[in-house]
Amino acid sequence: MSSTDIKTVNLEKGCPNCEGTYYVRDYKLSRLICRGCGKVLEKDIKDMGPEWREYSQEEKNRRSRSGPPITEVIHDRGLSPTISQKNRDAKGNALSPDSRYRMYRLRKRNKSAKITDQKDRNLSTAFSEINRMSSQLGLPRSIREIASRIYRKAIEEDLIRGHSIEGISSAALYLACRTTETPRALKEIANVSYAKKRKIGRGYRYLSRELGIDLVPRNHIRFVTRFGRELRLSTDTITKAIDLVKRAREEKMVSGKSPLSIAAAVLYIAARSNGEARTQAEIAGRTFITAVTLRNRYEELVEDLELDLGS
DNA sequence: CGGAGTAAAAGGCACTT
DNA sequence: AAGTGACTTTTACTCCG
Repeated sequence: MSSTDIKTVNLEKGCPNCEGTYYVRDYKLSRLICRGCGKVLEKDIKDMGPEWREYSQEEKNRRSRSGPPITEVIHDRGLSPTISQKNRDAKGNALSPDSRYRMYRLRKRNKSAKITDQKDRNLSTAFSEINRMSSQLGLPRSIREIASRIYRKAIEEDLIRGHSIEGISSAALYLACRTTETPRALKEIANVSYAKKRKIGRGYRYLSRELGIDLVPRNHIRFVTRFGRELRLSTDTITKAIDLVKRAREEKMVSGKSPLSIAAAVLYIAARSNGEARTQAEIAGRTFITAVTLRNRYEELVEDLELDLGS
């Protein structure tokens, strides 16, 4: 599936199902899909206005032949040419010792031109870290690019001084998840980062403050759908869990509580009352919280929403 | 083992000095 | 920038069926 078939877009109005605002346009199937809950929101998106058009085959070819895509992920945006390490000419023949030496000089010069100063070195380290962590977490390219953009901006604003590259790149990655409403726990990032969770936590707040990046409150429902799927719960159970979240929100029971623990609690209740019970340890592990917190949250919900678990 | 509960420590947040 | 206080979460442990 090529990148022109799938595009992540941010629309003004939220998804009626989960309230998310980020959607995926799948041009191959001509559908608009909510990224939060997977609901198909529009069937025939070819009618969706001028921001999208179908490229002719010719245009597609031209675009794909014009070199590597310009991305944020490579520190020089992929524009500087590289010189092959192999001592071969274009036909694959070995080079004479004379031209070998010339190639050596050329490589050396190209290299030093590529990474000119500390700033670029810093950027390429950070970007490779962002890439590494994203791969381990299975985060899409779009998020890596947003994270890289945030990091680049942080360097330009001179915010890195006194902070570790590790901490800030992890923080940028977490921020990218937050701004795209991708449900990830800070702990997950910390698990694949060389930086400590606490540093990442401080780092992302620091960046959002200094760069003026708005932190919208996390949507519990996104976590419910994600964890629900990972726990292999039926769609019916997940829907029940989402209803519980909505009720809890109406009763003002969620503010100040981690969306992770709310998600864990409603999933536990819904699963149990639907005969798909999961153990507290299983849910707690999946949702990156402890069983104690899960108990506290779910008991509170059962009490305040007057639920009956029937056992 | 799964669930319930507890005390103490740690962490995050709003607010002040 | 450090301090305070109310609050949530974690840690570590015990007890029960």
